[in-house]
Amino acid sequence: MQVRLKNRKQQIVDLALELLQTRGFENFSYQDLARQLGITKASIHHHFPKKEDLGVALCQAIQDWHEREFSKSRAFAGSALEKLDRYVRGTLRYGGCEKKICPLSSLQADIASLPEAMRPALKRLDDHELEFVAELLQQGRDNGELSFPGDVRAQAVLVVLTCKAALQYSRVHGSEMFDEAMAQMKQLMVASQ
Amino acid sequence: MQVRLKNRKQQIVDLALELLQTRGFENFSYQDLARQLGITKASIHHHFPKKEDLGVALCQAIQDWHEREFSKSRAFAGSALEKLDRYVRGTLRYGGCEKKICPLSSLQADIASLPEAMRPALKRLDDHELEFVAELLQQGRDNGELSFPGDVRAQAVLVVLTCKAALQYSRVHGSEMFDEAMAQMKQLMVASQ
DNA sequence: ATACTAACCTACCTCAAGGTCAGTTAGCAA
DNA sequence: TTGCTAACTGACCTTGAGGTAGGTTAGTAT
Repeated sequence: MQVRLKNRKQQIVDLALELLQTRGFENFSYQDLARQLGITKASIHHHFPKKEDLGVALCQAIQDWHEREFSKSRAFAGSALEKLDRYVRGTLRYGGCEKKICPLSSLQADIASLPEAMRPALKRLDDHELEFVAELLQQGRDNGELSFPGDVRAQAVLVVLTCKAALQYSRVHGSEMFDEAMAQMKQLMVASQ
Repeated sequence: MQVRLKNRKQQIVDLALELLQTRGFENFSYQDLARQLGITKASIHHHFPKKEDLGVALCQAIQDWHEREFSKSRAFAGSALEKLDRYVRGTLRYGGCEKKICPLSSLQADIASLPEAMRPALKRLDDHELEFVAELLQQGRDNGELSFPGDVRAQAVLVVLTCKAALQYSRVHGSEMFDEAMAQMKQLMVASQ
């Protein structure tokens, strides 16, 4: 008995995003999606003719999500440190599941086999995220919460890299590693200079 | 005309390592190896019956390489900062090619689809590397070259994470990002406290 | 010269991937 | 009710993946 949904597209993207975070873009198939949604492979091809199309939709979904999260954070009345914490816990840690990494990291790892259309999108998303974190750090340094040497942008790179890699590592070594890394990074940004 | 080599096994491992760093374990095939070596797929199966066997051999090769590099570094008469630089440039940057990432990062990214036998090996390798970097940092802090707050181990985690993620990012954003991140990390470890 | 071993090949198998196509079926607007 | 559109299905295709079986050929030890 077939059930028609008008939000199937969204459903597919949501599931695909999860599989992207746990297995990587090249390591989940239309069959996987179809099975878990209880529909046919061909039905997914109806919504996303090529896998590349699904990939582009995934990038769009990530961007929407970034924009939502970032503007929520900007609206949030709190210190820069609190905002940074929210970024780390909420934006990067995702569902809290140990098995998921940042979708952008996942795409980066597969970059060599990725459809052409997804690469510029990936770069844009990375830059967008970096810009946001740089903004937070600038705020924090301006009002004295944070102190670190050098360029704000360079420090933002460091923070983002740490978050991403920490997620990857914690999948293998347990979540304590994530906490350890983030705590140390925070200490460096408060104690330095 | 077939040419027999007794070091074919090593040749295969070398090439596989390169493909691991550029494309990931699940994204290169026996066919790829065979083509580039000018032999048959079946011939590779002769040396490594299952891909899992090749994977285990890869882990072993990485370990051998670590041991070589680390003991070279320990023997090297220089400051801790110089040793750290050598680690960053030599041990992590590999062939200097922008397209290669750390093989351990690559394996981590594919962890969900990785053959069972490779996972404990991967964890061991990560730990081994962390231990080595912690040793360097301890030295540096002891003799006053470095100063950073908190636990040495935690700082080692931070350094390693930064290196790995910087390599991944620089594949998408260019090698300046790698340099930027490493410079900032160095600044933090010299300036802090 | 003989016999053994290991490197290698051709030819094949199975399976799952991405993808296509020609329908069927449900919902909705005129 | 008619007719259009969009969701969905089953049946199929091609390609390339990992893997196997059996044979050939080169090198080596006796």
